[in-house]
Amino acid sequence: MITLNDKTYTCPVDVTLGFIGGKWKLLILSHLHWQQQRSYTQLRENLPGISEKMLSQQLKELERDLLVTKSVISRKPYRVHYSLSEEGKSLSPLYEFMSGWGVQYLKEHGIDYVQDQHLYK
Amino acid sequence: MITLNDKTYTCPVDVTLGFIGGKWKLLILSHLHWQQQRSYTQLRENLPGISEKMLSQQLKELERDLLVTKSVISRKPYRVHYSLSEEGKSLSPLYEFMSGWGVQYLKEHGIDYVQDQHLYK
DNA sequence: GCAATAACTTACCAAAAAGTAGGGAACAAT
DNA sequence: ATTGTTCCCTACTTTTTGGTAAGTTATTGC
Repeated sequence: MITLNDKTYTCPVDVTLGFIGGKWKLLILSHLHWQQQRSYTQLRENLPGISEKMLSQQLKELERDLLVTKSVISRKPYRVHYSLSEEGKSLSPLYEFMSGWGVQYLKEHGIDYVQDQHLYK
Repeated sequence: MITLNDKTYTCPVDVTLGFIGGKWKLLILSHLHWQQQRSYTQLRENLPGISEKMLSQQLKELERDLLVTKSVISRKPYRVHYSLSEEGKSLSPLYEFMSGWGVQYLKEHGIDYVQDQHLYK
């Protein structure tokens, strides 16, 4: 058993899972991987079905875990953008592989998927 | 949106997640990746904390999704073993990467992890 | 001044995932 | 005959996760 931040993990895969587990984290991360940096609103619009609560909660956790960086790009009209940190970028092979595997799966099962059809703006 | 088996997915990453999401699936798959094939009991002993319910439930889903193959190796004393199917093996880069990333993370944070310390038999 | 927009937060509720505890068939070993 | 082992299944409960809806602050544009 591995202990880290008061939680126990069974193996290194489990440790990694601790950072990216759950319904939304990998989707947010991979979205940032393809789109570089996005505002809160852009993220919400491009993650169909996510609620504001989930988005801010997950972003907060990703920030805490240093996978995502939040930059305040303007103070007077308060505007931010989110992007992958170096740590977040170190998971890039994962985003690439999981996307590729998904695309391949869809192809092999005759479901047509147009690149970026999930981007709404 | 992508529709597949009555569920909807937001992007290819989400599709992949549909197969390996949850607390146990990646742990089971990566265990099978490193150990080739295991009996039900061996799996249970090497996935600390898993309940029998979870193990059989997840194995069943992995079988249904064709990521894992169950072979009856003996009928008279009923013995089986589980192993990765070709489809399951096609996810190998994932097991390798996630394990490597976890090990690296632990190393960088001064937590010592001995290779295979999670194997109990 | 008033509606609109960005970037959130909060309280509350529902659903899904996981855990607990037990049972049970089939054989093997003593 | 009794105990142990493998390989599960089922009902029930708890925990975790996620969803809904509303509210908040600040600012821009008309």
